Order: sequence, then C-alpha cells, then structure tokens
Amino acid sequence: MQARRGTGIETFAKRCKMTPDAIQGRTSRMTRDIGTDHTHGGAEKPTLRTVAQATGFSVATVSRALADDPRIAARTRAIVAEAAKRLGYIPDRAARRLRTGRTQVITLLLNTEHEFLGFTHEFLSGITERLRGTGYSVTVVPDDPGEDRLTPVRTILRNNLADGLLFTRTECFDPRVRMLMEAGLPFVSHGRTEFTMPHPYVDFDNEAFARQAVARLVEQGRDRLSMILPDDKFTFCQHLRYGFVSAAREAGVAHEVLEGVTLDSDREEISCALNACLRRPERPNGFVCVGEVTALMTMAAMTDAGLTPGIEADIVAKRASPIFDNIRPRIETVYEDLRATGRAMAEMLLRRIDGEPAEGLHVLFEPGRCG
Amino acid sequence: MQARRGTGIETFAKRCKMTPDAIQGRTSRMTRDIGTDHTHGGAEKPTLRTVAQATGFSVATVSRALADDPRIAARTRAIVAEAAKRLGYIPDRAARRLRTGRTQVITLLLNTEHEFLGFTHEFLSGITERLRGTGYSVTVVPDDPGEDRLTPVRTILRNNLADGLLFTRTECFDPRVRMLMEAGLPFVSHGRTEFTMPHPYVDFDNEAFARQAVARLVEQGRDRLSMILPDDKFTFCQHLRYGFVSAAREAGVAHEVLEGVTLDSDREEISCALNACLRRPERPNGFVCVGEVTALMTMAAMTDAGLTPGIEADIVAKRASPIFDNIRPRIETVYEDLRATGRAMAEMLLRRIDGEPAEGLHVLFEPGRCG
DNA sequence: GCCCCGAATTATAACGTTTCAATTCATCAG
DNA sequence: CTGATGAATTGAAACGTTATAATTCGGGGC
Repeated sequence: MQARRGTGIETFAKRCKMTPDAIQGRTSRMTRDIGTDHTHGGAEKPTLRTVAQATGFSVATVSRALADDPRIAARTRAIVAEAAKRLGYIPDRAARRLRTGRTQVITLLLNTEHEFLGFTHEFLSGITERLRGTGYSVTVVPDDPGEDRLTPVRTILRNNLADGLLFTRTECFDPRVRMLMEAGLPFVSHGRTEFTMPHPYVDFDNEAFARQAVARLVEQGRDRLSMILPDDKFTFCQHLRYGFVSAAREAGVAHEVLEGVTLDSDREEISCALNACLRRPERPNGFVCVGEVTALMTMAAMTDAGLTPGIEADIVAKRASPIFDNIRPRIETVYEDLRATGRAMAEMLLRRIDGEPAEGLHVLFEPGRCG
Repeated sequence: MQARRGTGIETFAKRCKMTPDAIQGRTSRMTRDIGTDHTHGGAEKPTLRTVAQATGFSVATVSRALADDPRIAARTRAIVAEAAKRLGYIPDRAARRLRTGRTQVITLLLNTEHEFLGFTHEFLSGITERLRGTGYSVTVVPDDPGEDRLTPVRTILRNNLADGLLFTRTECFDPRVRMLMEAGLPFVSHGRTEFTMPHPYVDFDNEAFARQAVARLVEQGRDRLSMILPDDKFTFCQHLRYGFVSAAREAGVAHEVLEGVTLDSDREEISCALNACLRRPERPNGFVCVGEVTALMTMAAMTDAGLTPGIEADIVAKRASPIFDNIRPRIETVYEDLRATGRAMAEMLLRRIDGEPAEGLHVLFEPGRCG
C-alpha cells in the first residue's frame, strides 16, 4: 500500500506554490491563514485545520484519516493520528453535532419526587461508569410528578437533544415507549411494558423477589402475609403483586395486599394503613416490603404497637442502599444492584445507538439474598 | 418609530424581482431554496431561514429580532416573534454553540462513591428545578474516588463542555477552585474554601449544627461527647470539628473526635471504632453524627453492646433523607435541605454566567432542628 | 502512445447560527 | 440640489466538522 500521490510533505510543498486557478473562496481562506499565523504563538485550540497544516494534508483527508476511513492510505492515517495526538487535537462536539445531527448525549429522565433511597446515586454512578471513555455524556432531565410524562420526551425529540434516552418507573403501556418507538429514538427502559413490539429494557425480577420473600416467610412459620404495594400503574408493581399473590396461594397461606396506598412517598397514608392493620385481631405476621422506607415504616409501626420485628412478625425487604446492615433488629433483605442496572442500561443504549436491533436487548436481574 | 425601509412584505416583494447584481453565492443559495421547496410538504424543521422566508426579512434581521436587538424596529421584532412562534421555531443548540462558544450546559461533578443517603437525588432535583425554563441543561460527570479530581475539570475546560460547574465535597484549598478561577469558568462550590480570593459557594452552617448538637446533648445531661468525623481534608469537616470542640469546651464537658476513620463510606472501620469506644469504661454518653449512615451505625453499635439509644447515650444527627422519621427509638436530627441547596447553587451559577461578580454570591444555610 | 481505471487525495458545500461591515433610503442641513 | 446623517436592514463570513463530487496521477491494457 504505497501512497501514489506522494507523502504529505511533498503535497504541502506543492500547495505552497499556489495553483494558478486560485478561486475566490480559496484566496480568502489563504488570506485568513496568514492572518491566523500572525497571532500570538502558543495557545490556539487545535482544530482539523491545525492538524491539516501540520501534516500537509487537506482538512478532508485528516477528517477521514481520524475516522480510520479505509479509503485513506494506511501510512497517511498513521501520520495524521500521530500529529493529532501530538497537537492535542480534540474534535469539537458542537461542530460535529451540527454537521451530523448526532449529539453524543444520552439523557436520563429523572423522577424528582421521593426516591427509593440511594436509587438515583447508584443508578447514575452506574451509567457514568459505563459511559466513561465513550464520547457520550449524560444529561439529566426532570420527570416531575404531576407533569405530563411525555413533555420532556417531546422536547428532547423536537430539539434533538439526545441520541438516546433512559428512564425508570415504566408503566405497562408507557406512553413514552410508544412515542419513542414511533420517533425511532433509541431508548432503554428500567422495567418492562406490555407492548407487543419488543424494546430494550433492564429489569429486576420483582416477581421472583416476591416469591422468594413469601417462601422465606413461610419457612419461618409465618402464615398471614401482607405486602405494601406502590401504585399499580407501574409494571414492576404488577410483577410484585403477581409473585406475592401466587406464591402465597401456592403455599396455602393467608395474604393481603395493603390497598389504598400509592407510592413510597405517601408516608402518612402508609403509616395509617400499617397501624390499622397491626391493630386487627388477625394481624399479619409476615411483611414483604419493596423499599427501605416502607420497611422502616413497618418496623416503626410494629415498635409503636409494642411488637418486635422478628418476634411477632418477620419482614423481608428489597433494598438498594447499605443502611440495612445497621438496622436493629436485623431484618432479611434482598439487594437490587442499581449500579449494575445503570451500567447495563447504558451498555444497551450504546448498542442500540450503534444500530443493533432491539430484539435481544434485555436483561433481567435475578434477586440474590443478602444481609 | 416608523420603519423607514418599508414593511417586511414590501421588502419581500422587492426581493422576489431579484436584484440585478446577483452574486454567485446568492444564486446557488436560491437554487437550493427551490430544491427545498420541492420536497414533501410538511415536516421540515423550522430554522432561521424558514422564519426569514415567511416574514420576508433576512436571516440576519430575524436572528437579531429574536434576540430583541434594539437596532431592529419594534414592529419588525413583533412580526418576527409572531412568525417564529407560529412556525414553532426553536434555535438549534449545536449551531448556536458552534458560533458563540457558549454551550448552554452546566455540569455537576458527581462523587460516585457512597453518598449521604438521598444527597444526590435531592441535590439534582433542586438543580433541575431551578434550571427549568432557562435553556440550560445539566450534565453529570463522575468525580471518581481515587481518580485525580482535576481530570474532569481539565476535560471540561479543554473541550469547552460547559458554561459553568457545580461540585461538592470541597476541600480547604481545593485545586479545582484554583484551576477554575484561573481559567475563568463560572462555578459554585458546595462548601467554602480558604482561598483569599472570593468565589461563589453555598454551604450549610456545619459549625452551628455541631454547636447546637453539643448544646442539645448537654441540655440532656450528657457530659462525655463523641463525634465521628469524615476526612479532615474537606472544609465542612473542619467546621464540624471546630464547632464541636469549641462548644464542648465552652460547656466544660469531656469530648473526643473519633480518629482514624475517613469517610462515611469506610463502614468497617467506623464500626470497629464505635465498638471499641463503647466498650471503654468511660464510654461516651452523647454522640454527634454527621450522616444517617453514621447515626445508624452508632445506634447499631449501641444495640449490639446491649445499650439503648436515649437511655445510656443520646444521639444527634444531621440528615438529608426522610428515613429518620421511621427509626425507633427516635433520635434527634437536624435536616439539611439539599434540594434548596441545589436550587441555590444553580441560581448563583446562572448569575455568575450572566456576568455578576463573585463577591456577594454566597449562601449559608442555617440548621433548623426537626424530628 | 493513448485511454481508461482506480487509488489517493482534495475542493467545496453544507449544517444553523451570530456578527461585522456594508447597503439602502428617507430626512435634514446647507 | 447636494451631501451628510442615521435608522433599518442585509450580505457575507465565520465557527469546525463531514459528505459529496471532483481532481490528480501512476500504471495497465490496447
């Protein structure tokens, strides 16, 4: 693979003689070059032009060479790569974005109400971890409760603000999923939907968690189980409910889902429901809790009712934070690794952006007992 | 203020006749226009050109008009604004960024190790809350423990990735502050420094918190106080230490700072230190805790040693999450409102970006007792 | 020797914006 | 009537990139 036209240096020499047919545009550009050369010596931000001038190749060639385009001679690519590195060239994101339409940004829709403790931190850390080194950056867009969930998505689509989207708290027929599929913007949801067309998702096997929790409580001789469930509109709640109810039914134990409570956030309501249920003569002796706050509320309600967790009733809880190592009495917990979830979602999104089909792209994390 | 040159419509009519001196560039542009008109009827992204054609003004005028430039006639501005709205024009961020160098992005340096529970969520929610409606978006860049803290800052500066920076866990002579001041990039730190040159910051009055905590414990008759302090390299830890030590000294009670522990994250170490200290004959009877995890660890260590929080020793803790409402026995807590902190930091950063001098820009949140 | 192929490179336009430096034109002073 | 004034507008360049359509030129086939 010998360069036919001669090396960059030769080409440069030739160019310096200035070809006869100097077109207007070219002239003006050359004029400007001289102007640029006049400026102070050191700190100009290196651009493609800088590298082009240093190597003697044209801007176009340099651009292609840096993209490892096979149409550029291997030797040229090497020379350009070396020069770019030496000069500290870094492609300008704005220019590239303007030209290509790709933003090099992925956006996370962040619920701004109460979180499952530690969720946001771990999740975001996982995402940034995976994105490190790729040119992508994460932007966070609020998914405010009470606001239409589609508005941020619409804004992102209209203004072309991201190459891909991540979001949580997925609903069974999540309108965001529908809109994104129609628009063709890559995305990964935390949680499944019930649309027939497949889309990428990462989920925790909440059904399995609920089943395990029931099994564990039954093992410990508990036979009146209760579960506090967030709003049913989220898919994961339906999985929890299904796992809980069917496992309890199979085990032949009494069970109930505490109704009338919505999300982890409506603390007052949950407290009332808990207190009421603990005062019933046939009160539950086993609780399945979905988040740490719910679990702590259950413990507090028991304590306030003069009962001791582990004696009159057992609790199994899902957790995403480390606090349960320090809660006394100890209760059994299952850890959902949200850092790994964030990593996996970012990974999938990158693949999807790279054009991989949606079909195979999903992960279901199995619960591993801990604590 | 009458338009001298005639309304947009007249100008448009005139332009359609095509002036004699049609320069090359113009011709080619017109050609392209026709090509564009040929395409399918509806969904072209509206750009300045679209608005210009619709109103009959030039792109330059439209651009100025939308920026409310006083050199553009008031009537023209109104016409253009109306048309832009009607057509759904939204300025292209990439183009604007390329042209102006401003990114419309602010970046949050996010520590990716363990958080004070709920910190990230609340903080980010506050930031996005303030930024809503302004054109700014937030990107999150990891500040990985063990990595050089300057690397992300350097990257942001070199690649011009943001118009401003927010970060936490500020050190007394934080190298990031120095670098950013030198580079002239607006930023707001969560926490103060000891540099002589002023810079914008938002902080919680940790010294006051520590003093209040000591006072509260002394009120309750406690006279051997202990505090677990994260790494001294952070400014806020020094404030905590100073407040704790001087208040205890003034009250004339015994006190110690548990040494040898670094951050909230080194749980094993903290546990050991706690257990050891609780087994001493002259063990502390009052604890000041900075985070919920530390507080819970203290409670757990007491329980494990056969002691009951509130009986043999009291605990006062700072918290950023709602969990302490549900911890039994109840302990006294002081709430640091991180949502408000995020809001305030975003607010200041916006002002700073707008050119406001750094001098007056700081807020110190006073602790309010709660729970 | 001529023509054409194709490998290697290059000129140029374009992405959508902002802004400098004109240009236009009514008005007013002289 | 002329020239200066200044308000209103505009042409064109520029930001740094990529993609399309040339251009160059050695070599192989005839």
